Amino acid sequence: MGNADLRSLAVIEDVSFDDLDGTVVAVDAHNWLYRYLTTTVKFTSDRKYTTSDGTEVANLIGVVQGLPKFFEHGLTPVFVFDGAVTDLKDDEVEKRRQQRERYEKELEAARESGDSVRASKLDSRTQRLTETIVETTRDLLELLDVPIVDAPAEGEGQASYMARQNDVDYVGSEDYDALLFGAPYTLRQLTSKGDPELMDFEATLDEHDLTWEQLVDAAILMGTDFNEGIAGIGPKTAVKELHEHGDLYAVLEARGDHIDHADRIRDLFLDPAVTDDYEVRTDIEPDVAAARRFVTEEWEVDPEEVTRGFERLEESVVQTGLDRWT
DNA sequence: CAGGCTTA
DNA sequence: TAAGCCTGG
Repeated sequence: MGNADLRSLAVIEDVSFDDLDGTVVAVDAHNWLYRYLTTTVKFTSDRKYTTSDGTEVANLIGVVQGLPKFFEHGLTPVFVFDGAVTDLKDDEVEKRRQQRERYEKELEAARESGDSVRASKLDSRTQRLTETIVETTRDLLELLDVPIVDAPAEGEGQASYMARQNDVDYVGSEDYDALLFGAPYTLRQLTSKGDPELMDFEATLDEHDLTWEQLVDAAILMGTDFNEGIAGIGPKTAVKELHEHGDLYAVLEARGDHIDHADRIRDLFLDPAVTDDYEVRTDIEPDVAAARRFVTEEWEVDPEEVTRGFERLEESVVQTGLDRWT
């Protein structure tokens, strides 16, 4: 289960938001939303974002609080949504479901015993993207005139494709998978306080003297979302073995190991299902008033929670508008 | 999820 | 060097 393993291979540099002015980022929408649901919003009480019929729409606060960050720095987002889930992911999905059930049981126990710290910690681990959360996010983004792209499969793959085509400057995601999808530059930590991190694809290949295929092969050896990985192989060993044997199949043969669907997993990263049916716009003209009504009236979010966010949106959009004439 | 610490 | 466990955010 080595996503952290991939980080240790990745070449990551610090960047300043100031350097991103005038650029476009294809954001992995699910990843971005998840981030908000598990961090920012967990410090806010349920009451402020639960409708009278009990539907949770914490995502709306996340969107309102998260978008200004892009506009204030002259960075135009395009939100890329996941399409179909690969059946290869079934095992992983099932594992996560079981783990979630465990957390939910613990959560209940923590609440009963009045351990609120423990409860909020566990709560963040049981978050999931419901249909309502995805749909209301899309509606809100539309009101705010933020471009949306529908990926045929993985959003990360689609976003990376758009970056490889030079239609956007960056992929925005916390996942390291963008590297496997060949995204030239990935921005991480777009949701957190300080400056983001920049993950550099070519520099990563150079650093370890690997081809793109070999990097994907190394990831498969260490384990990805789609396979377990070989016991005893971490970043160092994976790279060494690939230098020695050339590719995944030769490594597996030399060790007498086997990975199910290795060829499909490879293709999934090297040649993912993508679409050219997307539009990248930088002339964003949000209807802030309509967005505010949508969030606070239609979905009954406590207005206090989004006042500042909407203010920042209004201000930053006026600014980018002016920028175009200077 | 990341980072640190421990053990094999 | 890898992996498991744990904690803080």
